[in-house]
Amino acid sequence: MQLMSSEAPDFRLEDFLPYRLSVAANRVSRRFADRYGAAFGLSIPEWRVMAVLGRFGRLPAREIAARTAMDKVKVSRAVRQLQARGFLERAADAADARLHWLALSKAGQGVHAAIVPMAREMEAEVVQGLTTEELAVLNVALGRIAERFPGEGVD
Amino acid sequence: MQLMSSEAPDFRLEDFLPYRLSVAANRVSRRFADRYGAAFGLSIPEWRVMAVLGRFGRLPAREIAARTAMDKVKVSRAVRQLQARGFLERAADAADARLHWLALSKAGQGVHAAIVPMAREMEAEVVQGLTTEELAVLNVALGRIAERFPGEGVD
DNA sequence: TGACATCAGTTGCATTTGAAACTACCTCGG
DNA sequence: CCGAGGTAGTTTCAAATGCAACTGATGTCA
Repeated sequence: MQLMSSEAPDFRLEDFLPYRLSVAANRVSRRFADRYGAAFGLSIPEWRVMAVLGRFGRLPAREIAARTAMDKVKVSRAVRQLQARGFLERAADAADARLHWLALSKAGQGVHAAIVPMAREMEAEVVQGLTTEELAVLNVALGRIAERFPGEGVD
Repeated sequence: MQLMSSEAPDFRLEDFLPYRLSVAANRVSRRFADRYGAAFGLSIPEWRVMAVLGRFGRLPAREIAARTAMDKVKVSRAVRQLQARGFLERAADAADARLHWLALSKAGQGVHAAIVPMAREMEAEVVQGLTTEELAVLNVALGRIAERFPGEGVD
């Protein structure tokens, strides 16, 4: 005699991997967004744009989208915002009038320089309590999962 | 002579754990939402409410919120929707007029019975390509991260 | 060429979200 | 009792999101 009509054992949401993954990721993202919002007035999309431009120098919006796992609409809006704040410079491509190269301005580079150490701190905080091996496995697992579940502009 | 003004090595977004976590989680969630949307017309919040009610029988909204990592607003809206579809029953508490106990209706139980196997399939899909040990480590890591980053209604 | 698919990027619009305000109710100290 | 403060749950409102439609430009293939 059991309450559940099903033959299957109870379904425990708290043990359900997609749920656990979602909760962990969203908590980290929330904290992350709070910190960057407070410190620099940057949203996560804006932060990602700055991050990839800091690394690659100049990219067209399409490339930013590909490298930040965001769709082009989100990139477009983040770029507009960053431009309004003077963190970005935009230059038309000589050969292809559809393309616009985006790069950090001087001011943007300054912000980028401040942003990166804070990111490393946050990462350290996430990683605390994990051994090196656990961290390695976590990274492998996340990579496999992301591969198995492709998506255009996700997040 | 280097391009980066900073002493630190390049910051690689694609290796940044909070980013990787976010991307993996969002891709899974998106697929999950698509499937449940297509199969049952359920959103993730609605799905979560059904899941915990299927397990615990009856709960007040506040408890649903606590057990699904959602805030009370999201729960309120999911409940309204599920009620409109006839999947939920709602009963006022005898002693405390603020409380309303929520439970799956007969129809809701039927849906729940269909929902759970599909969840297990999706979980299996996420887990494919991970060894048992890797899975165990992943779960530990996600638990530690979620602990280290508390949050009221997150996700 | 020139019609047509395709691409970069933006905008419009409907949906989702969440913080804060709000309603209704309960509790507890005096 | 009664009033201050707390809780359950809903509503309001502004912001974030995402799809689809759009603009303008390029590629392509007959």
